[in-house]
Amino acid sequence: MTGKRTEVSSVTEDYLKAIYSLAEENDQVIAARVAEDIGVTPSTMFSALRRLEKEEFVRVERRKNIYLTPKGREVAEAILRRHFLTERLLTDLLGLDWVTAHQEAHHLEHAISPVVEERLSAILDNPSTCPHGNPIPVTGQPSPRREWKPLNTVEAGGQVIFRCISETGERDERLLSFLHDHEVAPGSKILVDDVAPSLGTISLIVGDDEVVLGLEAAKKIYVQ
Amino acid sequence: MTGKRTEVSSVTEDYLKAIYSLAEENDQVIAARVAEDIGVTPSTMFSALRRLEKEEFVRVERRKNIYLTPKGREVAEAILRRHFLTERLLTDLLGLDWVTAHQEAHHLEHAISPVVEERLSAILDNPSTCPHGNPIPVTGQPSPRREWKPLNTVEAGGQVIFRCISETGERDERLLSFLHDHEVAPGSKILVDDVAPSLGTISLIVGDDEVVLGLEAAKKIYVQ
DNA sequence: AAATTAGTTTTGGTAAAGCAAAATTCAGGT
DNA sequence: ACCTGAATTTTGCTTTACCAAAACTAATTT
Repeated sequence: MTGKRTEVSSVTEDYLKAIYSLAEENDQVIAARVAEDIGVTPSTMFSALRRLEKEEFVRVERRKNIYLTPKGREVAEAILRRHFLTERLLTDLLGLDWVTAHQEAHHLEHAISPVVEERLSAILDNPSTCPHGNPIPVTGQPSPRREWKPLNTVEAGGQVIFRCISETGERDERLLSFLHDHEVAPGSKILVDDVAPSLGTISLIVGDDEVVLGLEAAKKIYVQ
Repeated sequence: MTGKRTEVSSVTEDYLKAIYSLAEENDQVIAARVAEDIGVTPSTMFSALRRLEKEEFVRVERRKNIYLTPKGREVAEAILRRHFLTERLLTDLLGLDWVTAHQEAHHLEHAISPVVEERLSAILDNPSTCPHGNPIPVTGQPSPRREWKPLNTVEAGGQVIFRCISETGERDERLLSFLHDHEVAPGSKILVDDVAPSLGTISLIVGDDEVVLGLEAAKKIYVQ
């Protein structure tokens, strides 16, 4: 089912994961975005892309949009699933916090084999989300696609429930720490107090706290 | 205390670990042994050795013996500690068996950071051995050096207790599976029934089973 | 002492990842 | 239509990590 054991390098996994995550939030993915996400120079990105293309993980359109092939998507989902399960291991079993768990999972995920993944999932009682609320992709296709919307699209006065920080949002360590400090977690009730597009900020009331976020950051937070 | 963060590659960790483990069982370590242990060709071993020497992890004597420097030993002990803790995670928390745990730990150990190592050790109640009985090296120097002896040195009629399979023994998957199948584990009572140096075998009685091992394999089993 | 065998070095490749700096192409804005 | 800034591509070079095959060295046997 899961296809050939082509032995994918951890670097390749990172590129595919980044492309997958970016595609979930933007309707077109270009090399420059992926490069800055991963933190490599344009030239490195370029040769990486050529490798990925040659091995049929991605296809690059003339309009330079990047798409995952089914093979590429399979790898991306697998590594994402391992990433989320690893985060759960780190928070639920080892007692690490949100922020650290994300960072550590980034290294550990590449060393999780199918066997360990299976045990991990079982022992954690087959969790459906990561600690940051992201749905864990299931081996089949039907992704529990979000009826959730980005926080930046909510109007002032809106009362919503925090669902998750997207994967790309997780990469922003300051945002993650900020939310952690203000005890915003999946399930938290949020009242949108004020939206100031000119300032590029959004003010929220969470519990007793008044919290001000940039709209860019708010885009990475999904609510319902 | 733990020194500089020189960012050691996982390959380097493997070389140092192998050298460390071989040194525990043989009184001289030469490149050819390490190479066959890790599974690389002589030329690869040679250039690796030059790298390790340049970075002061090892020293190579004119008699071509390889020694770890204090810096090298530190890295080796750290990776071994992580290896053993990871094995415990896999057996105790995730319920994997001896054999699989060893294989999987080989990949995971390189991705364990000091933070995770610490949490892991705490959650596992600071175990002093790996599932195969090997003492986990403690950060300080005083290694709980074995009063244990290799099984091949025990005479016929000897009644001993199984303590551990050495790290190099763990790498022999067939030996590990064999012991697993015969329910030989740390603490098992072993009666040495017969030693046949000419045949190169040693016969044991474990529980109800009669077990025959090669003397080479027996050398990797430590008893008391 | 010569021959065999086991180790070590040298030589000459390869592929994956990465970088910098320059060249080129593309997409908008006025 | 032109210019600018963003993106892509090319060129050239680095390090790590591996391999094969040949050359050399040391250690043992006969």
